[in-house]
Amino acid sequence: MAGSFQTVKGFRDFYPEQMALRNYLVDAWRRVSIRNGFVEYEAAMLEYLDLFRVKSGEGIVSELFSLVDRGGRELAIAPEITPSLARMINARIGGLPRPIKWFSIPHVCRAENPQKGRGREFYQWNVDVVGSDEVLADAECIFTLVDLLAELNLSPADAAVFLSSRSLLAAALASVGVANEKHEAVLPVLDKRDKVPPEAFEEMALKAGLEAAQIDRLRRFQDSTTLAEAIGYLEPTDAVATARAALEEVLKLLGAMGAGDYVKLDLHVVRGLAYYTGVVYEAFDSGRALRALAGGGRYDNLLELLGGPKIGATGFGMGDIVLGILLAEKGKLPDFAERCDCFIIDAGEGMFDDALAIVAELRRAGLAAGFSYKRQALGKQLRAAGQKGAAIAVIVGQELRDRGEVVVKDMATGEQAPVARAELARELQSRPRGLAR
RNA sequence: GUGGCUAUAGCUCAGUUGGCAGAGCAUCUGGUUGUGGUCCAGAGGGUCGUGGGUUCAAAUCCCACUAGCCACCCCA
Repeated sequence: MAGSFQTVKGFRDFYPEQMALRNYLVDAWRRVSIRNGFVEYEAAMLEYLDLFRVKSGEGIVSELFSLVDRGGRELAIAPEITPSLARMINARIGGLPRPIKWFSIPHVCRAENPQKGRGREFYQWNVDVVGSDEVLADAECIFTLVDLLAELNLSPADAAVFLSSRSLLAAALASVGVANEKHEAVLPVLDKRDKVPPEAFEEMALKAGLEAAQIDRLRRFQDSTTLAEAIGYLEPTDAVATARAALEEVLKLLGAMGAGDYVKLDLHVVRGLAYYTGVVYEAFDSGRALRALAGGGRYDNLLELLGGPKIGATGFGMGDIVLGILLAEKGKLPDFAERCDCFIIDAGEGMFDDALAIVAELRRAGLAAGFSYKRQALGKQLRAAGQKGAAIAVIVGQELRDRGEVVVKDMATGEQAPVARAELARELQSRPRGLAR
């Protein structure tokens, strides 16, 4: 590596080719959000450290970048947008029509150790519905996530959303006799169910206070592939019935929206975060080779926790890093070559001023028109046009002087024909633009 | 934050028991004035991640640091 400076650990530079990928993802996120009825917001990137302490506990402080400013304020670069979203909505809760459907694409920072699919900085698409307790809101968020997968040409065989429910997990624990105060210790163990060997799971579960019979039932419950089978391992309590109905309703709604192929029940999904209260889900690549593509769920207590009213909310986040890796590995990325609709070539002494005038005119007409900085042979300029990926070359030569015409050459087919100078812009606008390749 | 592996040209990588820094691709220049994308010729480009140490001599051996990958922790 030349030079003394490297990028800071976990941070990325975006050279034009990486920038093209990022814009491709961000454009898709924004496009899908808008057509699903979400409006965009952006929160301040620096927040009071206490905002994250209140939401996530003191332990969060070591996981984020914080600083003390010259006024002695404890600040943090936002590691996620949800607390800021709650802050912004709480501030205007009285005046916002509900449901509040907002999305954002913040650049967030987390002080974690980097590895594949995880840096210390990333862009995270966030989609949330606030102010609705209905599972319809959960279903609409999940549909939006599925819509994005499809928008990026990821089929159900490439990636899918795995659906679970915190309320069902809580009801399940209660129904097999796990006391409420043990839930906080047990949930992380269930989260590990398919991530550790069976013996390790057993050991962790015993340590969390479960009995052997409970572990066995919960294991079967989690491993169930249908909701009916899962419920069969539980006692028929009201809480179980209510949670089951909610989850069934979400699946039914997604089926009605044609997203059923992308959504699968998976009771191994728990989510680490304590604040989830209802439906939870994660999106993964089909091979499960990568980290989660997205994760989310219902969080009905967060706004109240941050000083607002008790108001229901649900949503998810999706980072740019894992998504970019998956699309690249699946060969689902388009060619990010720069756009060059046409390339203007001066052929002959003294024609450059005319060529430049044409470049300027075509650019004003909205075409991406290129030209060579060097006055060189026609062949060299054609090669430059080819390297730029120009669909069309315009040759400005003697026929302009003789008959007021230029030669328009299709770079893909090699066909060329004279076009009147005055008709050139209109002629090129009528042709397909972009790459000739 | 902890541990393991790794770091040579813009990219992918060779470089033997320590003995003159290399290839392919990419880039640039030329092949003399109107036809490209697969042609020829030439050139530039590296304090071998950074800083120390051992040695007559270090890309090569040793130490520390930095960064990347992997496994933990965590996963908002």
